Amino acid sequence: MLEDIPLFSCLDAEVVRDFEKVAARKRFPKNAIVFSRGDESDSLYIVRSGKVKAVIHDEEGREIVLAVIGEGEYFGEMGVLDGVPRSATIVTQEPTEMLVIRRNDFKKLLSANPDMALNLIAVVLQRLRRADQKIESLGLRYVHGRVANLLMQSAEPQGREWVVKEKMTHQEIANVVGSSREMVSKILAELVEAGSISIEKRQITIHRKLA
Amino acid sequence: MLEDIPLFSCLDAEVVRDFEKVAARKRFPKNAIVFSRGDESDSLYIVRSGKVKAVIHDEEGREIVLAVIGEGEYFGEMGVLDGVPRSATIVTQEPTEMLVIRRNDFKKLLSANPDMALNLIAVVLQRLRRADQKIESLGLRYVHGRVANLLMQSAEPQGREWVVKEKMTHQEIANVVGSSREMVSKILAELVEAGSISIEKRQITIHRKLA
DNA sequence: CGGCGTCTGTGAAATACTTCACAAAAAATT
DNA sequence: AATTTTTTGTGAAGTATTTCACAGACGCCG
Repeated sequence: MLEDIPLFSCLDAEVVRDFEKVAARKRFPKNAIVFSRGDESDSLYIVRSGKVKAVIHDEEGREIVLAVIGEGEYFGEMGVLDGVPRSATIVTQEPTEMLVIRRNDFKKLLSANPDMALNLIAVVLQRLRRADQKIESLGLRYVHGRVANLLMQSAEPQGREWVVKEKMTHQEIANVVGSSREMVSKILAELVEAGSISIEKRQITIHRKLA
Repeated sequence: MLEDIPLFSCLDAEVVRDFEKVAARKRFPKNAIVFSRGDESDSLYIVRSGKVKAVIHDEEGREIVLAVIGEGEYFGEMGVLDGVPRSATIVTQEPTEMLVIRRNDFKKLLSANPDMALNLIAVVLQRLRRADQKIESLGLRYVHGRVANLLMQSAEPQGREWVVKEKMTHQEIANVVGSSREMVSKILAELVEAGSISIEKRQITIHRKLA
């Protein structure tokens, strides 16, 4: 569900200016709640700098991370389009600056630019693909495979290896794959031991294709 | 990811006729493969009668069910819209009759009916919501919670109770929640024991809200 | 009705995972 | 650099889950 298709790539400069005209700039400190599950959906957010995560909580209050949203990506479009309340809580992982566009303004722009609808379909489809990938990964019985999958999915090719740009703590990984911090520690240690990956200053390099 | 928004609800009768004109009717027996992961995406399918499942396989060849698609629902629209190869394999769960529309015909219809694009967004958004729900459910650490969630998600209200219309074998449930058949048997037995649900001829009734 | 194949229930042993506890390492702050 | 905070590594004990094995129930078809 990480997003990287620029939402407005198909728009000409004039429209982009319209866009910035109606958008508000907002800053949040680290660990701030942008909105909570169940809130009314009235705005779309674009991350200008920083990083946020979409989370929910399990019955014991443990955090489950649905997605991490970084610079240039955006979130909150679902509710804005279909009016359903927020289904996840958004928390900043670091100080974050965002553009906020209110529902009505967005809809106005949308109807003024018919092309934008087609673009939106592509954007939402991409999200859906990521979500399906994630379901695929979470369907695996063993944490080992889920961690391997997560690493591959968040890695970018670099020569004949892959590098995970996103630096994550073991706890964060655990929250994504639905496991415990210690288990993740042990699995990563195993992977290093086996020579499959190496870790330097929390930067993971994958030497051979995992999973 | 089960789908229930009619794709063409916004279209007038004339368009629907156009639609049927270009669609082919196809029948498949039980357990037939409609298409496989990795295949080229060139058609959209609408289920007229019967039921199919979207599956992938884990490293040990075990089946992971991503979604079940029933009467009136459709699948394959993602690849048709963005041209990416099939990401899952589709297998019939019973004898199934479908309408098949080729990519070009569909795109022609789409550009002839601007409203349809907006409708498509709504459809894809709904799928995305379901996918997110599923991710939420799979993120749970214990199978017990995942089964409970699945039951609630596939149940429909009936008075002050809920009924799971979809009849599933324990093996099918296990493939969806990423667990073993025996574990599911034991959990269902517990839920019955606790008076939370009752099962009659594979039809599950939920007496009190689970999870 | 009888028989056959599929589905379910259940116990026991093996394995995967969580939780707890605490020490060491690394990163951030002063 | 010193201090504080956060993150990591690792064993041991307990819990959750898988796997295996097999018996019985159920559903379907002749």
